[in-house]
Amino acid sequence: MNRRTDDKRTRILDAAVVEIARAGFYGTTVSKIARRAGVADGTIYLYFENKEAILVGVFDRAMDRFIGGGVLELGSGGDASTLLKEIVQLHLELVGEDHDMAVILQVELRHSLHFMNLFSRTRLREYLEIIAGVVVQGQREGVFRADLEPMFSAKMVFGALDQVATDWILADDNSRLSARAEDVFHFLERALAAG
Amino acid sequence: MNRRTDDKRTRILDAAVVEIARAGFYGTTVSKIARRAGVADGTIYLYFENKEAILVGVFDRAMDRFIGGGVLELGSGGDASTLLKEIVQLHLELVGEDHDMAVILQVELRHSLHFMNLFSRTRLREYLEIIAGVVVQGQREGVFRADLEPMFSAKMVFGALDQVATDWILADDNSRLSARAEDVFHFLERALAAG
DNA sequence: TTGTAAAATGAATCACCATTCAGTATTCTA
DNA sequence: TAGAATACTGAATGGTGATTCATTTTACAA
Repeated sequence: MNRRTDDKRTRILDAAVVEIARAGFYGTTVSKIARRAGVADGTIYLYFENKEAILVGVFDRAMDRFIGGGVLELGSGGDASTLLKEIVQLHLELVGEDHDMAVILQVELRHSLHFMNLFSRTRLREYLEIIAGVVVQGQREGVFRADLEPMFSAKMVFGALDQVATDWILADDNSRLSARAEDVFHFLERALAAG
Repeated sequence: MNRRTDDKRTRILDAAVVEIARAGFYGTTVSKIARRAGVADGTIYLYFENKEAILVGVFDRAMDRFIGGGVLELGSGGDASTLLKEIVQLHLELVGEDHDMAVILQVELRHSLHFMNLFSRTRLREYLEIIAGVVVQGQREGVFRADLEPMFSAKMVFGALDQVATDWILADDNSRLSARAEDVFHFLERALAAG
Protein backbone atom coordinates (compact mmCIF):
# COMPACT_ATOMS: atom_id res chain seq x y z
CA MET A 1 0.00 0.00 0.00
CA ASN A 2 1.69 3.18 -1.14
CA ARG A 3 1.09 6.77 -0.17
CA ARG A 4 -1.54 7.35 -2.79
CA THR A 5 -3.80 4.49 -1.78
CA ASP A 6 -3.41 5.26 1.91
CA ASP A 7 -4.62 8.72 1.18
CA LYS A 8 -7.63 7.39 -0.67
CA ARG A 9 -8.59 5.05 2.13
CA THR A 10 -8.35 7.96 4.53
CA ARG A 11 -10.52 10.09 2.31
CA ILE A 12 -13.17 7.39 2.17
CA LEU A 13 -13.18 7.08 5.95
CA ASP A 14 -13.37 10.85 6.37
CA ALA A 15 -16.27 11.04 3.95
CA ALA A 16 -18.02 8.18 5.70
CA VAL A 17 -17.80 9.94 9.06
CA VAL A 18 -19.52 13.01 7.70
CA GLU A 19 -22.22 11.19 5.78
CA ILE A 20 -23.00 8.63 8.47
CA ALA A 21 -23.12 11.27 11.18
CA ARG A 22 -25.65 13.18 9.12
CA ALA A 23 -27.98 10.49 7.88
CA GLY A 24 -27.13 7.43 9.95
CA PHE A 25 -25.59 4.23 8.67
CA TYR A 26 -28.73 3.02 6.94
CA GLY A 27 -29.61 6.42 5.59
CA THR A 28 -26.22 6.71 3.92
CA THR A 29 -25.58 5.15 0.52
CA VAL A 30 -22.22 3.93 -0.65
CA SER A 31 -22.64 6.31 -3.58
CA LYS A 32 -22.87 9.30 -1.30
CA ILE A 33 -19.74 8.31 0.55
CA ALA A 34 -17.98 7.83 -2.77
CA ARG A 35 -19.10 11.21 -4.07
CA ARG A 36 -17.91 13.03 -0.97
CA ALA A 37 -14.60 11.17 -1.05
CA GLY A 38 -14.21 12.07 -4.72
CA VAL A 39 -13.97 8.50 -5.95
CA ALA A 40 -16.16 6.19 -8.00
CA ASP A 41 -18.62 3.87 -6.31
CA GLY A 42 -16.60 0.85 -7.34
CA THR A 43 -13.43 2.24 -5.82
CA ILE A 44 -14.91 1.87 -2.36
CA TYR A 45 -14.82 -1.88 -2.87
CA LEU A 46 -11.11 -1.85 -3.59
CA TYR A 47 -10.56 -0.62 -0.06
CA PHE A 48 -13.44 -2.16 1.87
CA GLU A 49 -15.10 -5.52 1.55
CA ASN A 50 -18.57 -4.11 1.97
CA LYS A 51 -20.52 -1.26 3.46
CA GLU A 52 -20.31 -2.52 7.00
CA ALA A 53 -16.55 -2.76 6.76
CA ILE A 54 -16.45 0.99 6.23
CA LEU A 55 -18.14 1.51 9.59
CA VAL A 56 -15.74 -0.92 11.21
CA GLY A 57 -12.89 1.03 9.64
CA VAL A 58 -14.20 4.32 10.99
CA PHE A 59 -14.56 2.78 14.40
CA ASP A 60 -11.12 1.20 14.50
CA ARG A 61 -9.40 4.36 13.46
CA ALA A 62 -11.24 6.30 16.16
CA MET A 63 -10.42 3.82 18.86
CA ASP A 64 -6.77 3.76 17.87
CA ARG A 65 -6.58 7.48 18.39
CA PHE A 66 -8.55 7.18 21.57
CA ILE A 67 -6.66 4.42 23.26
CA GLY A 68 -3.33 5.51 21.82
CA GLY A 69 -3.77 8.97 23.30
CA GLY A 70 -5.08 7.65 26.57
CA VAL A 71 -2.37 5.17 27.32
CA LEU A 72 0.34 7.62 26.38
CA GLU A 73 -1.03 10.30 28.62
CA LEU A 74 -1.39 7.96 31.56
CA GLY A 75 2.22 6.91 31.35
CA SER A 76 2.92 10.10 33.30
CA GLY A 77 2.45 8.20 36.56
CA GLY A 78 0.61 10.53 38.90
CA ASP A 79 -1.55 9.47 41.80
CA ALA A 80 -4.79 7.65 41.07
CA SER A 81 -7.01 10.65 41.63
CA THR A 82 -5.01 12.73 39.15
CA LEU A 83 -5.06 9.90 36.64
CA LEU A 84 -8.82 9.65 36.94
CA LYS A 85 -9.07 13.35 36.36
CA GLU A 86 -6.90 12.99 33.26
CA ILE A 87 -9.01 10.15 31.91
CA VAL A 88 -12.19 12.17 32.33
CA GLN A 89 -10.63 15.23 30.76
CA LEU A 90 -9.10 13.30 27.88
CA HIS A 91 -12.23 11.29 27.15
CA LEU A 92 -14.40 14.36 26.92
CA GLU A 93 -11.81 16.29 24.94
CA LEU A 94 -11.38 13.55 22.38
CA VAL A 95 -15.09 12.89 21.95
CA GLY A 96 -15.89 16.59 21.93
CA GLU A 97 -13.22 17.40 19.39
CA ASP A 98 -15.20 16.32 16.34
CA HIS A 99 -18.96 16.46 16.47
CA ASP A 100 -19.48 14.11 13.53
CA MET A 101 -17.18 11.52 15.01
CA ALA A 102 -18.95 11.92 18.33
CA VAL A 103 -22.29 11.15 16.72
CA ILE A 104 -20.84 7.99 15.29
CA LEU A 105 -19.32 6.89 18.58
CA GLN A 106 -22.36 7.70 20.69
CA VAL A 107 -25.11 6.75 18.28
CA GLU A 108 -24.18 4.87 15.16
CA LEU A 109 -21.93 2.27 16.70
CA ARG A 110 -24.81 1.12 18.84
CA HIS A 111 -27.29 0.27 16.19
CA SER A 112 -27.06 -3.47 16.44
CA LEU A 113 -26.23 -6.10 18.97
CA HIS A 114 -23.70 -7.41 16.50
CA PHE A 115 -21.81 -4.16 16.51
CA MET A 116 -22.17 -3.60 20.22
CA ASN A 117 -20.65 -6.99 20.82
CA LEU A 118 -17.78 -6.24 18.51
CA PHE A 119 -17.23 -3.02 20.37
CA SER A 120 -17.55 -4.36 23.89
CA ARG A 121 -15.43 -7.41 23.40
CA THR A 122 -12.49 -5.62 21.90
CA ARG A 123 -11.74 -1.96 22.24
CA LEU A 124 -14.15 -1.07 25.04
CA ARG A 125 -12.73 -3.89 27.14
CA GLU A 126 -9.23 -2.55 26.59
CA TYR A 127 -10.37 0.87 27.68
CA LEU A 128 -12.25 -0.39 30.74
CA GLU A 129 -9.17 -2.30 31.82
CA ILE A 130 -7.11 0.86 31.75
CA ILE A 131 -9.66 2.59 33.97
CA ALA A 132 -9.90 -0.43 36.28
CA GLY A 133 -6.13 -0.31 36.59
CA VAL A 134 -6.34 3.23 37.88
CA VAL A 135 -8.98 2.16 40.40
CA VAL A 136 -6.73 -0.65 41.63
CA GLN A 137 -3.87 1.79 41.98
CA GLY A 138 -6.08 4.12 43.99
CA GLN A 139 -7.12 1.31 46.26
CA ARG A 140 -3.48 0.40 46.90
CA GLU A 141 -2.68 4.02 47.59
CA GLY A 142 -5.59 4.09 50.03
CA VAL A 143 -7.35 7.00 48.32
CA PHE A 144 -10.14 4.89 46.78
CA ARG A 145 -12.57 2.67 48.64
CA ALA A 146 -11.38 -0.91 48.79
CA ASP A 147 -14.87 -2.41 48.82
CA LEU A 148 -15.63 -1.61 45.19
CA GLU A 149 -14.94 -4.12 42.46
CA PRO A 150 -12.48 -2.32 40.12
CA MET A 151 -14.16 -3.48 36.93
CA PHE A 152 -17.55 -2.42 38.25
CA SER A 153 -16.12 0.98 39.14
CA ALA A 154 -14.59 1.28 35.69
CA LYS A 155 -17.99 0.67 34.14
CA MET A 156 -19.56 3.32 36.35
CA VAL A 157 -16.88 5.76 35.23
CA PHE A 158 -17.47 4.91 31.62
CA GLY A 159 -21.23 5.15 32.11
CA ALA A 160 -20.90 8.67 33.44
CA LEU A 161 -18.65 9.76 30.58
CA ASP A 162 -20.86 8.11 28.03
CA GLN A 163 -23.99 9.70 29.38
CA VAL A 164 -22.46 13.16 29.39
CA ALA A 165 -21.21 12.70 25.83
CA THR A 166 -24.57 11.54 24.54
CA ASP A 167 -26.29 14.34 26.34
CA TRP A 168 -23.94 16.84 24.74
CA ILE A 169 -24.69 15.55 21.26
CA LEU A 170 -28.41 15.71 21.77
CA ALA A 171 -28.30 19.15 23.33
CA ASP A 172 -26.63 20.41 20.19
CA ASP A 173 -25.86 23.82 21.69
CA ASN A 174 -22.42 25.17 20.99
CA SER A 175 -20.96 24.33 24.39
CA ARG A 176 -17.73 22.43 24.68
CA LEU A 177 -18.03 18.90 25.94
CA SER A 178 -14.80 19.15 27.90
CA ALA A 179 -16.32 21.98 29.94
CA ARG A 180 -18.24 19.30 31.79
CA ALA A 181 -15.13 17.41 32.84
CA GLU A 182 -14.84 19.12 36.20
CA ASP A 183 -18.35 18.20 37.31
CA VAL A 184 -18.04 14.62 36.16
CA PHE A 185 -14.73 14.21 37.91
CA HIS A 186 -16.05 15.57 41.19
CA PHE A 187 -19.03 13.28 41.04
CA LEU A 188 -16.93 10.21 40.33
CA GLU A 189 -14.19 11.05 42.79
CA ARG A 190 -16.74 11.39 45.53
CA ALA A 191 -18.20 8.01 44.65
CA LEU A 192 -14.81 6.32 44.62
CA ALA A 193 -13.03 8.10 47.47
CA ALA A 194 -12.02 6.22 50.60
CA GLY A 195 -13.11 7.29 54.06
CA MET B 1 -61.26 0.46 18.72
CA ASN B 2 -62.88 -2.68 20.11
CA ARG B 3 -61.43 -5.56 22.05
CA ARG B 4 -60.52 -7.55 18.98
CA THR B 5 -58.47 -4.84 17.32
CA ASP B 6 -56.75 -3.90 20.56
CA ASP B 7 -55.66 -7.44 20.86
CA LYS B 8 -54.30 -7.45 17.33
CA ARG B 9 -52.34 -4.28 17.87
CA THR B 10 -50.83 -5.84 20.98
CA ARG B 11 -49.91 -8.97 19.10
CA ILE B 12 -48.17 -6.96 16.43
CA LEU B 13 -46.18 -5.04 19.03
CA ASP B 14 -45.27 -8.25 20.85
CA ALA B 15 -44.12 -9.83 17.62
CA ALA B 16 -42.12 -6.74 16.72
CA VAL B 17 -40.29 -6.84 20.04
CA VAL B 18 -39.14 -10.40 19.44
CA GLU B 19 -38.15 -9.91 15.82
CA ILE B 20 -36.43 -6.58 16.26
CA ALA B 21 -34.52 -7.79 19.32
CA ARG B 22 -33.24 -10.69 17.27
CA ALA B 23 -32.33 -9.11 13.97
CA GLY B 24 -32.36 -5.38 14.62
CA PHE B 25 -34.77 -2.88 13.14
CA TYR B 26 -33.25 -2.93 9.67
CA GLY B 27 -32.75 -6.67 9.67
CA THR B 28 -36.44 -7.21 10.41
CA THR B 29 -39.00 -7.20 7.62
CA VAL B 30 -42.60 -6.20 8.05
CA SER B 31 -43.49 -9.64 6.69
CA LYS B 32 -41.65 -11.37 9.50
CA ILE B 33 -43.43 -9.29 12.12
CA ALA B 34 -46.73 -10.07 10.43
CA ARG B 35 -46.03 -13.77 10.31
CA ARG B 36 -45.11 -13.94 14.00
CA ALA B 37 -48.19 -11.89 14.91
CA GLY B 38 -50.34 -14.21 12.84
CA VAL B 39 -51.70 -11.50 10.57
CA ALA B 40 -51.30 -10.61 6.90
CA ASP B 41 -48.65 -8.11 5.85
CA GLY B 42 -51.29 -5.57 4.92
CA THR B 43 -52.93 -5.77 8.32
CA ILE B 44 -49.89 -4.17 9.88
CA TYR B 45 -50.77 -1.01 7.95
CA LEU B 46 -54.23 -0.86 9.44
CA TYR B 47 -52.62 -0.38 12.84
CA PHE B 48 -49.42 1.45 12.02
CA GLU B 49 -48.67 4.09 9.46
CA ASN B 50 -45.37 2.56 8.49
CA LYS B 51 -42.54 0.40 9.74
CA GLU B 52 -41.00 3.09 11.89
CA ALA B 53 -44.32 3.68 13.62
CA ILE B 54 -44.16 0.11 14.89
CA LEU B 55 -40.89 0.89 16.64
CA VAL B 56 -42.36 4.06 18.08
CA GLY B 57 -45.31 2.00 19.30
CA VAL B 58 -43.04 -0.52 20.98
CA PHE B 59 -41.15 2.30 22.60
CA ASP B 60 -44.20 4.18 23.85
CA ARG B 61 -45.76 1.11 25.36
CA ALA B 62 -42.51 0.31 27.16
CA MET B 63 -42.13 3.82 28.50
CA ASP B 64 -45.72 3.89 29.70
CA ARG B 65 -45.10 0.81 31.78
CA PHE B 66 -41.81 2.21 32.92
CA ILE B 67 -42.88 5.64 34.00
CA GLY B 68 -46.28 4.46 35.16
CA GLY B 69 -44.69 1.95 37.50
CA GLY B 70 -42.05 4.36 38.67
CA VAL B 71 -44.26 7.27 39.56
CA LEU B 72 -46.72 5.02 41.33
CA GLU B 73 -44.03 3.43 43.44
CA LEU B 74 -42.50 6.74 44.38
CA GLY B 75 -45.79 8.06 45.68
CA SER B 76 -44.96 6.13 48.83
CA GLY B 77 -43.08 9.15 50.19
CA GLY B 78 -39.99 7.83 51.92
CA ASP B 79 -36.78 9.76 52.45
CA ALA B 80 -34.68 10.65 49.43
CA SER B 81 -32.14 7.90 49.95
CA THR B 82 -34.84 5.26 50.07
CA LEU B 83 -36.48 6.71 46.99
CA LEU B 84 -33.19 6.58 45.12
CA LYS B 85 -32.82 2.96 46.13
CA GLU B 86 -36.30 2.26 44.86
CA ILE B 87 -35.61 3.94 41.54
CA VAL B 88 -32.47 1.91 41.02
CA GLN B 89 -34.19 -1.30 42.00
CA LEU B 90 -37.24 -0.60 39.87
CA HIS B 91 -35.27 0.47 36.82
CA LEU B 92 -33.17 -2.66 36.81
CA GLU B 93 -36.13 -4.89 37.56
CA LEU B 94 -38.20 -3.46 34.74
CA VAL B 95 -35.41 -3.54 32.18
CA GLY B 96 -34.26 -6.96 33.31
CA GLU B 97 -37.72 -8.44 33.20
CA ASP B 98 -37.79 -9.06 29.45
CA HIS B 99 -34.54 -9.60 27.64
CA ASP B 100 -35.96 -8.83 24.19
CA MET B 101 -37.46 -5.59 25.38
CA ALA B 102 -34.18 -4.73 27.06
CA VAL B 103 -32.33 -5.17 23.78
CA ILE B 104 -34.71 -2.76 22.14
CA LEU B 105 -34.40 -0.18 24.88
CA GLN B 106 -30.64 -0.37 25.17
CA VAL B 107 -29.72 -0.93 21.55
CA GLU B 108 -32.40 -0.46 18.95
CA LEU B 109 -33.80 2.82 20.16
CA ARG B 110 -30.38 4.38 19.83
CA HIS B 111 -29.60 3.69 16.27
CA SER B 112 -30.38 7.08 14.92
CA LEU B 113 -30.13 10.65 16.03
CA HIS B 114 -33.74 11.04 15.02
CA PHE B 115 -34.84 8.39 17.47
CA MET B 116 -32.51 9.50 20.20
CA ASN B 117 -33.95 12.95 19.95
CA LEU B 118 -37.47 11.67 20.11
CA PHE B 119 -36.52 9.68 23.17
CA SER B 120 -34.57 12.36 24.97
CA ARG B 121 -37.02 15.16 24.39
CA THR B 122 -40.05 13.29 25.62
CA ARG B 123 -40.00 10.28 27.85
CA LEU B 124 -36.39 10.41 29.02
CA ARG B 125 -36.86 14.00 30.10
CA GLU B 126 -39.90 13.02 32.12
CA TYR B 127 -37.92 10.28 33.77
CA LEU B 128 -34.90 12.46 34.49
CA GLU B 129 -37.16 15.03 36.09
CA ILE B 130 -38.51 12.45 38.47
CA ILE B 131 -34.98 11.52 39.48
CA ALA B 132 -33.96 15.17 39.77
CA GLY B 133 -36.95 15.69 42.04
CA VAL B 134 -35.64 13.04 44.38
CA VAL B 135 -32.24 14.73 44.40
CA VAL B 136 -33.83 18.06 45.28
CA GLN B 137 -35.75 16.41 48.08
CA GLY B 138 -32.54 14.87 49.40
CA GLN B 139 -30.83 18.23 49.32
CA ARG B 140 -33.67 19.79 51.31
CA GLU B 141 -33.51 16.93 53.79
CA GLY B 142 -29.79 17.53 54.09
CA VAL B 143 -28.82 13.97 53.14
CA PHE B 144 -27.55 14.85 49.63
CA ARG B 145 -24.81 17.33 48.79
CA ALA B 146 -26.21 20.75 48.01
CA ASP B 147 -23.45 21.65 45.55
CA LEU B 148 -24.63 19.29 42.81
CA GLU B 149 -26.93 20.44 40.08
CA PRO B 150 -30.01 18.18 40.42
CA MET B 151 -30.41 17.63 36.69
CA PHE B 152 -26.74 16.79 36.33
CA SER B 153 -27.04 14.32 39.18
CA ALA B 154 -30.11 12.78 37.59
CA LYS B 155 -28.12 12.23 34.39
CA MET B 156 -25.32 10.59 36.31
CA VAL B 157 -27.84 8.27 37.95
CA PHE B 158 -29.35 7.42 34.61
CA GLY B 159 -25.90 6.92 33.10
CA ALA B 160 -25.02 4.39 35.76
CA LEU B 161 -28.28 2.48 35.30
CA ASP B 162 -27.97 2.59 31.56
CA GLN B 163 -24.43 1.32 31.58
CA VAL B 164 -25.26 -1.56 33.86
CA ALA B 165 -28.25 -2.51 31.71
CA THR B 166 -26.25 -2.47 28.48
CA ASP B 167 -23.49 -4.43 30.10
CA TRP B 168 -26.00 -7.05 31.24
CA ILE B 169 -27.36 -7.47 27.74
CA LEU B 170 -23.96 -7.90 26.22
CA ALA B 171 -22.78 -10.30 28.90
CA ASP B 172 -25.70 -12.56 28.02
CA ASP B 173 -25.10 -14.85 30.96
CA ASN B 174 -28.19 -15.91 32.86
CA SER B 175 -27.73 -13.52 35.75
CA ARG B 176 -30.52 -11.25 36.87
CA LEU B 177 -30.06 -7.59 36.12
CA SER B 178 -31.71 -6.57 39.37
CA ALA B 179 -29.00 -8.44 41.26
CA ARG B 180 -26.75 -5.49 40.47
CA ALA B 181 -29.05 -2.94 42.07
CA GLU B 182 -27.31 -3.03 45.43
CA ASP B 183 -23.88 -2.18 43.99
CA VAL B 184 -25.21 0.58 41.80
CA PHE B 185 -27.12 2.14 44.66
CA HIS B 186 -24.12 2.15 46.96
CA PHE B 187 -21.99 3.76 44.29
CA LEU B 188 -24.53 6.46 43.58
CA GLU B 189 -25.44 7.10 47.19
CA ARG B 190 -21.81 7.67 48.02
CA ALA B 191 -21.49 10.14 45.16
CA LEU B 192 -24.57 12.06 46.20
CA ALA B 193 -24.36 11.90 49.99
CA ALA B 194 -23.79 15.04 52.02
CA GLY B 195 -20.89 15.39 54.42
C1' DT C 1 8.42 5.37 -26.16
C1' DT C 2 6.00 1.19 -25.55
C1' DG C 3 4.04 -2.58 -23.23
C1' DT C 4 2.31 -4.36 -18.93
C1' DA C 5 0.41 -4.25 -14.52
C1' DA C 6 -2.24 -1.90 -11.18
C1' DA C 7 -5.86 1.21 -10.05
C1' DA C 8 -10.02 3.39 -10.93
C1' DT C 9 -14.43 3.97 -13.14
C1' DG C 10 -19.58 4.02 -13.28
C1' DA C 11 -23.42 1.97 -15.68
C1' DA C 12 -25.91 -2.26 -15.22
C1' DT C 13 -27.56 -5.92 -12.36
C1' DC C 14 -30.43 -7.97 -9.18
C1' DA C 15 -32.15 -9.12 -4.80
C1' DC C 16 -34.76 -7.09 -1.52
C1' DC C 17 -38.75 -5.32 0.91
C1' DA C 18 -41.98 -1.48 2.33
C1' DT C 19 -46.23 -0.36 0.89
C1' DT C 20 -50.68 -0.65 -1.74
C1' DC C 21 -55.20 -2.11 -3.04
C1' DA C 22 -58.62 -5.05 -5.35
C1' DG C 23 -60.79 -8.76 -3.66
C1' DT C 24 -62.58 -11.74 0.34
C1' DA C 25 -64.25 -12.58 4.93
C1' DT C 26 -66.30 -11.23 9.07
C1' DT C 27 -69.22 -8.52 12.05
C1' DC C 28 -72.95 -5.59 12.89
C1' DT C 29 -77.67 -3.65 12.39
C1' DA C 30 -82.40 -3.69 11.73
C1' DT D 1 -81.46 -13.18 7.57
C1' DA D 2 -80.15 -9.51 4.14
C1' DG D 3 -77.39 -5.88 3.26
C1' DA D 4 -74.01 -2.62 4.72
C1' DA D 5 -69.98 -1.61 7.01
C1' DT D 6 -65.79 -2.89 8.75
C1' DA D 7 -61.68 -5.74 8.97
C1' DC D 8 -58.50 -8.55 6.78
C1' DT D 9 -55.73 -10.65 3.12
C1' DG D 10 -51.56 -11.43 0.30
C1' DA D 11 -49.97 -11.02 -4.37
C1' DA D 12 -48.25 -7.27 -7.17
C1' DT D 13 -45.76 -2.96 -7.56
C1' DG D 14 -42.07 0.12 -7.62
C1' DG D 15 -38.19 2.17 -5.75
C1' DT D 16 -33.85 1.45 -3.82
C1' DG D 17 -29.14 0.80 -3.36
C1' DA D 18 -25.26 -2.59 -2.51
C1' DT D 19 -22.30 -4.85 -5.40
C1' DT D 20 -20.09 -6.36 -9.82
C1' DC D 21 -17.19 -6.20 -13.81
C1' DA D 22 -16.05 -4.86 -18.60
C1' DT D 23 -13.75 -0.99 -19.89
C1' DT D 24 -10.65 2.95 -19.36
C1' DT D 25 -6.99 5.44 -17.19
C1' DT D 26 -2.74 5.86 -14.81
C1' DA D 27 1.86 4.39 -13.19
C1' DC D 28 5.97 2.33 -14.04
C1' DA D 29 9.89 -0.46 -15.97
C1' DA D 30 12.72 -1.51 -19.70
